[in-house]
Amino acid sequence: MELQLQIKMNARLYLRDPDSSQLGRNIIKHGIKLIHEIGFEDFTFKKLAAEVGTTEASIYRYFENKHRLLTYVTTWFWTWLEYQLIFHTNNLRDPKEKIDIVIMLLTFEVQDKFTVEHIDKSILHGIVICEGDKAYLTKNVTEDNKSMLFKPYKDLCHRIAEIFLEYNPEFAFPHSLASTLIETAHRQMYFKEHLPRLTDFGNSTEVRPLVGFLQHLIFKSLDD
Amino acid sequence: MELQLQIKMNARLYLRDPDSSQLGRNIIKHGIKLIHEIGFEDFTFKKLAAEVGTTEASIYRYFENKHRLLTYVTTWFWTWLEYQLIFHTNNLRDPKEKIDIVIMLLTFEVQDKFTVEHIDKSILHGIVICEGDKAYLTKNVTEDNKSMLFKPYKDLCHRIAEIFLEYNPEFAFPHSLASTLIETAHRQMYFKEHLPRLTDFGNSTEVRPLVGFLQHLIFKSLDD
DNA sequence: TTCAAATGATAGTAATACTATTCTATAATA
DNA sequence: TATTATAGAATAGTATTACTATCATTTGAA
Repeated sequence: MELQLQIKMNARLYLRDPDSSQLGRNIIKHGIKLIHEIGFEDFTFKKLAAEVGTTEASIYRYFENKHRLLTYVTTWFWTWLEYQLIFHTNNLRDPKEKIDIVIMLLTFEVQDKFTVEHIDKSILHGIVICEGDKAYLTKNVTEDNKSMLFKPYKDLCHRIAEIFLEYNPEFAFPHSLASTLIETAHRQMYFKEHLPRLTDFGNSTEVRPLVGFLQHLIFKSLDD
Repeated sequence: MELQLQIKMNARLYLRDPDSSQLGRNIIKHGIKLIHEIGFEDFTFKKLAAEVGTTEASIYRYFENKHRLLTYVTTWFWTWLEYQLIFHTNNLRDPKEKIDIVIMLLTFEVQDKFTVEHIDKSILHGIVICEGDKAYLTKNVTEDNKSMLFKPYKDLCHRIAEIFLEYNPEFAFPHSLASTLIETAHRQMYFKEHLPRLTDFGNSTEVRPLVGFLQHLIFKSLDD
């Protein structure tokens, strides 16, 4: 089973809705691809225009600048991840099982139930790991936050926090543990790939040890 | 008591050793100040030259580019933190106490024992929190890592990992837990300040709740 | 004193990060 | 069908960034 999915994004993320035209969808599609290939620092709208087969000026009609495009795609990812979480925990009672689902989702070990033709989610996941933090690690955080640009991230975090509270209603740090889980999952994957001495996962391609570490971290913390 | 401190840095971090001249030390001093004020994205060598009262070209004689300068100052910070850790745990037997010291150091709750006249460590700490990850979140990680630019970070991580093993010799993820602790301490401080809904610390200026969270996280994880 | 190295002063280039204008195709509407 | 609004293409242009190069001047070590 596959569900067609269209995610409605905060209008402040763009000047013109990229989901409303073929060009817009191409900008997203090739944008994700190009950021992944050359990294966010070397990524420019001029290079993207060449990939898409359009002009720089046309891309600027969709996004104010490349940072907004990055925020758009990472935010899209968080929204999609929350959908996945809702879907996969829908019929579950046991909060332990739900937490396991969260960890599997964050380590990308779950079969995707939603299809979006122009977005390659596994490449997007790579971007979130390598570049995602740059969306909020800027001098514009406060302003962007006021424009609700990070709401999907916070919503996801809050949903995970609520699952933690289901598991242990006395737990004092549900949101911090949730944001720590999300960040740690991604950072440890990055370290495993690029700075493996900062982990204990060797250089196998297995994600199993990471899953083990995250489960240990979360359940030990919650089991008061 | 205060100890004069001079940290010898990896020569690949610079073109000319900034510690060897007044101009070099000024570049570091005002560089830290300026990155903190305007953020790494808006920071340029031209602006820095104006602050220092020198020319762009002179700064380029010390550092290849602004990213190298960022790596220099963050790496300096990791080295300094490891010195602090060695100093403050020197006479301790109990690994639990050592871990508490690690957490206090990461949350900047420890009196500094080393003096470096041209480096404001509390501003530098701010940079490490906001911009530090950008030093390794680039397409050059692998190459920079081969040049040993991240060795001080890894050394610190390894030292913390060894303390964890003292505390619990059976523990399976000492390095991952150490890197998670370092990253989490900084990220939660950032969230507390800019995206407080991702934490449970309210908006007080207290670091106490963060210390509590980190202690909980680490000791629960280590107490098998 | 001399001589090498560090710095200053100045200039210049290619790329980046945009903005503006004009034209054309096309899709909606009257 | 004619009208008109809009998206996008084509082109040009500007200020800033991220450098590199050259040459003159200062200064500190031998």
